[in-house]
Amino acid sequence: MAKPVGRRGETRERILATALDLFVEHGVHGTSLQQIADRLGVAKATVYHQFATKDALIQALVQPVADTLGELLTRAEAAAGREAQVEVVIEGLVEMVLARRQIAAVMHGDPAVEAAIRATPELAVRSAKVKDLLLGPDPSPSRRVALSVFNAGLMLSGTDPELAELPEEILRQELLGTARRLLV
Amino acid sequence: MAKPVGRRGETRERILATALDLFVEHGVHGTSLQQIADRLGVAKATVYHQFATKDALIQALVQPVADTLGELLTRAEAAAGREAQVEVVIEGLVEMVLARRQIAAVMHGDPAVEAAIRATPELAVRSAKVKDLLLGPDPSPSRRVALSVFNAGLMLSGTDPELAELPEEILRQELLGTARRLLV
DNA sequence: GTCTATAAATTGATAGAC
DNA sequence: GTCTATCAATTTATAGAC
Repeated sequence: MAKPVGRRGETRERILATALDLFVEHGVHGTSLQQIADRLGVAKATVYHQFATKDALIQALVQPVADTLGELLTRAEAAAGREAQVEVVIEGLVEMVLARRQIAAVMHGDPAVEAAIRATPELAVRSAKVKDLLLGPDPSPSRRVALSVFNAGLMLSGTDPELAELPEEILRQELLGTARRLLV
Repeated sequence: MAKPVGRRGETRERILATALDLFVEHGVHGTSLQQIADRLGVAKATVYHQFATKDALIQALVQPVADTLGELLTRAEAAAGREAQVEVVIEGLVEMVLARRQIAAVMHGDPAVEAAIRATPELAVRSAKVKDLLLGPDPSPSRRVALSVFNAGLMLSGTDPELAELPEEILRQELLGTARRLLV
């Protein structure tokens, strides 16, 4: 414990943040590790020192979402009655998108990230559980479509330039309102 | 007019269809012209014989959407009153997504296609007009958010595996219903 | 931990034979 | 109109000096 920990993982975090910016702009396949290194002002080998492969970098990006979904499901399962559970999930998802707008966007839109998710059973399973919980037992076509539209819309709304100027609190309330109009 | 026209542009159409399949699966940047040629069983140079560049191929894919939006706007502008105009646009968009599910999906989710759209003023302008028409004059934050969610959700719903088994007519009615719940 | 240099494969794109 | 062969550039990834 002799070393100062103030900078522990600082480079790692900067790489993740820069990579995420570029992934949102150009997609994962459209972003090379060279571009990430260039924007950060380091050598490509420095990026590889922190992440063994490009896939490992993507995995590191989606990990927090897996954690968040895990906590969310724990809270939902503790809630009494399906109505309360749905409410917990909706609020948790909106909160997650607000806190991690860019990750949410690439997670839903980028085929490379979707492949990484399929390769992360933890995340894939939790996503499926969240969807099933919102879908409910024996869902009607109406609810299936509403959930599909809401899910995609929610995940991408956080990075929609049209909404960039809205204060976070307004966006939160309106996303919750939209969710309830569609899912409650 | 001596030549039979039965096969006119047949190869071209097959290339476009195969490319679109792959773009949906792996994204545009994640799909090489070699992969397209391989799946089609032709040489890469054959693809280049039909499309000078990868960009030209993308342009050819989004062109029908630009046409559809053009017709849509003409019909909307002919409608009397804003309410009727909104109705025309909603119905037209739903119809477009149903008819061109894959194109709609890559158009909204893929950064490479979005770049191509920005480079096609015709399409960019029409998309903006459609959005503005749905947004209406002096839109509230509530409507901004609802439109953002609906727009992303609609464009991606056509390729959502969760909805793959729904008959087209059911999907049409439910998408229209979702649109009206959010935008009317 | 960061760098330079490099390897091996793949990319978009072109030339030219048939 | 389709092919083989090839190009220059770029990709992911590694080796090894400092």
